[in-house]
This record gives sequence, C-alpha cells and structure tokens, in this order.
Amino acid sequence: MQLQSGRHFKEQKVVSVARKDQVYTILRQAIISSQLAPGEAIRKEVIAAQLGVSRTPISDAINRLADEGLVEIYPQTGTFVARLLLDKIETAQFVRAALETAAIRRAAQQSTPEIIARMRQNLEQQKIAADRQDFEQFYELDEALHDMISDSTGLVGLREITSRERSQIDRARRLLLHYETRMSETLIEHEAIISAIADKDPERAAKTMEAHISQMSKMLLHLRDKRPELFGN
Amino acid sequence: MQLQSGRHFKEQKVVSVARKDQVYTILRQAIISSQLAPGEAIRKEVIAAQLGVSRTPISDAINRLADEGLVEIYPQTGTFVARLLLDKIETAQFVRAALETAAIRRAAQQSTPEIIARMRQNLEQQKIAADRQDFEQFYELDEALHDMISDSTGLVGLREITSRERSQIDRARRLLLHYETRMSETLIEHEAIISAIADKDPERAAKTMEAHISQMSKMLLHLRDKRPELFGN
DNA sequence: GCTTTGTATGTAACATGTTAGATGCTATCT
DNA sequence: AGATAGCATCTAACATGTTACATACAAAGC
Repeated sequence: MQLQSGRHFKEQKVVSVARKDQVYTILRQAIISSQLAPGEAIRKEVIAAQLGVSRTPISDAINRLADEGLVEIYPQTGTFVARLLLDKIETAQFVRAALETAAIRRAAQQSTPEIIARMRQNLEQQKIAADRQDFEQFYELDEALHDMISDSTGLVGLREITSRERSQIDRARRLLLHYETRMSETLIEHEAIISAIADKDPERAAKTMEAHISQMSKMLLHLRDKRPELFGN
Repeated sequence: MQLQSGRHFKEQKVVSVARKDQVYTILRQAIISSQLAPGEAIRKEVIAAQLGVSRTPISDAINRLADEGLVEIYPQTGTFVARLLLDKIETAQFVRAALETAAIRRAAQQSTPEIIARMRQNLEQQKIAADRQDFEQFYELDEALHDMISDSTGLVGLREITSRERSQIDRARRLLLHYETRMSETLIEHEAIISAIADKDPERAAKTMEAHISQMSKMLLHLRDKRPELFGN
C-alpha cells in the first residue's frame, strides 16, 4: 500500500499543555496512589464531567494508560483500573533491575562528586522523612533519587522510559506502605547503592537491588492474601 | 479531587482487532521500513481516506506512535515521521543492551535444549538468507531471534517491552542495510550469543553486544553525512 | 430448580463537526 | 528593499453524535 508523500517540516519543540496530557497526569497519579483502586470502573463520562472536559481527552489519556498497563479496556463493556498481576509485576521488576543496574554501572563511571553530593543530600532528607513516618514525602524522595540515577547516565530520555516501566512497581509499593513500612530497610539499601556509585562498585549495587526485589515479592504475596480483590490472575 | 467510585469488573481477556490497532500496525510497519521517510508529513485525512476509515482511529494510532517516538506531533501545525536523533538512538541502544543482556543472563540459566535448538535453526535460516542477500528475510529472522531470547526468560510481556524500545534501532538498522550490509558480521555475533547461552556464559554475550552497538554507532555517523535530511540535531 | 433465549442497557469504538492556534503569504509602510 | 501587520489556510485538539457489541437480566422452556 502506497501511503503518501510530500511536505516536510523544519524544526522546533513545543511543550504540550494539552488537556489530554493534564488528564493523563491526573489519572495516572490517582491510580498509582490508589485513590482509584485496582479493579474499579472508570466511567469516562463521569470523569469528563468532573474535570469539565469532553470525552475525547479522557479517552486519549486512558488509551495511554492502557499502553502503560495501568488500566484495562474491555471493548463495548468498560474500562477498569488494572488489577495487580504478579506476572506483570515480576516482569516490571526484571526490567527495572536491568535498567537501573546498567544505569548505575554507567553512572559509576561518569558521576561527578556534585551528583554524589546531591544524592547524599536526598538520603539525608529520606532519613528525616523516615523518622517522621512521612510516607508521602519518603516516597517522593525515593522517586527523585531513582530519577537522579537515570539522569546521571547523561542519556536523553532514559528517565521517562524507566519511570514508565516502573509504574506497576510504584503502585504496588504504595499499597505495601499501608501494610508494612520498610522505610528503614529501604534507606539502608539506598545508602548501599549510593556508596556503590561513589566507590564505583556496581556489582554490589546489583546484589542489593536483587535482595530488595525478592523482599518485595514476598511482601506482595502477603498482600495478596490480605487483599485478594486487588489482584488479577 | 475526588474521582469516583462504584462498579467493578470480573475477569476475561479480549483480543483486540480494533481499527485503531490495525492502523497502528500498518503505520508502524511503514515507518520502520522507511516506506514513510523520516521528516515526512503525515496527513491524517489522506491516510484516513486511503485506509477507508475516519480520522479517529488514525489519530489514536498516531498518538501511540508519538509515545513510541516514531512520529512528532506539532499541535495545530502537523504530524511528521520522526527524524533520527542520535541522542535517542543512543538511549535506545543502552536500553536494549541492558534488557537483552539481562534476558540472556536469565535465559542462560533457564533455557531448555529445545529452545537452543530452535535458535540454532533460526541461525541456519539466517545463513541462507545472508547468502541470498535477502535483506528482508534476514531482518525478519533477526527480529524473531531477539523475540526468542525475550521469550526464553519466561517473563510475561517482556517481548512487547523490548520490541517497543527497539523500534528506533530497528528503523535505523533498516536504513543502514541499504548502504552497507553487515549481515555476515551480524551472523557471527548472533552465533556468539547463542553459544554464550548454550555455554551459560552471559558475560561473553554482553561483550559481543557492546561491540555490535559501537559498530552501529559508527555506521550511523556515516549515514548522517550521506543523508543529513534523515536526522534531527 | 436449572438452563436457555431474548431483550434492554451501557460502553468503547468510530464518525463527524467545531474551535483555537500556528504557519505562511501578501500587502502595506518605512 | 526590508520589516511588519493583517489575513487566509491548514491542522491538531476538542466536542458531540452514532453504531456495534458485550454483558446482565428477565422471561420462557425443560
């Protein structure tokens, strides 16, 4: 099939503030924070009315969330917040471990003392948040630290990719926080990672990461027993 | 903002054959095969007419392609096939290397003799395609081999993720094929990877992968000299 | 009671109309 | 001539109407 030909474009970059992007951000946040619970129906018209827009930007945002695995669309039936699937979470953990280990490996070679300093500063703040039992703050700092690791590779767009692939895990972690706080343990793991970067010893960081992941898998099994309605399969 | 609450869903999986998915597949294929050249304008109405559907499924497909980095949307202006960006390709190579190295590491532990046999069979076919100088066939087999590696991890959905993240690279490789065939070299690299899996030596495979990537980066610089219109930056 | 069939309902998918804004061209002024 | 302002044009974004289909439920048959 011949598809067309003709005009070409020049240059420029636009920062999109389209409604569909705002809706995407709002819904994504609502899902990851479990304000919208796994399995819950999403009624486009209701959301549209609540946000004061038409169905179109809602549908666009939801399609993107479906690609990301955060919602399930059943044609002609309904759209639902995706339930947790241990299989998919396992895959996400694998992807995350692969990407972050590689990022750390690279960061360990390239990271400047300045970046290390900023990471240590983040860790200090995490300590404060942990002492206060401030989940939200702790969680935000945790995300920021991971973003720093992505950014410290110097690779354009890597942060967006890792962030996207982490969304399943982020949601699971938030749910786990309500049941069992592992902030102090997480803090120790983070310190190990930063030390590894500073010492340029990525293998140690990889080991820590694996331990962290297997720990989380165990906790997810507990969560499934307590809250089976959150899970698919 | 309160977002709603209410009905829940039960079970089931639907195979989507929606028009937007068909359009997505057609356009993606057209872009990766360079039937639609980098920088070329995509006129939704023209595509819609050619495919005999309305603008809606075209827009849906294009939004997805934009997320994937294969098209650039300039609001109120136009939509264009993404030009090649060395920065983004470098990131994609990093991601690919990270994921496939990790996959091979895991595959090396889990792969059955049967899977190894199928991979070797694929290699034989690649040899035949290379002898015939059959780019298309060679390329398809190459993709199939990479998919086998993803699948051999046993991780649900990993193939889709790697495939998505590889799309930038796939497109670049196809363009390179027109200028310089590296089929015999690629074949040797593939053989090294399979041997590594069979020998359970992932480190060797990782080294091969890195060599392969740096080789490709060099070729991309040549391509940019010869065909600067394909590149952004 | 249990299964089956028909029907009503609700939704995503799709079609199409409208709007706002970006670009490019042209006419005007200096 | 070169810059500028106004205007025509084109497009993505958005709104809204329509359709086809999956599900649920109720009625009918066994």
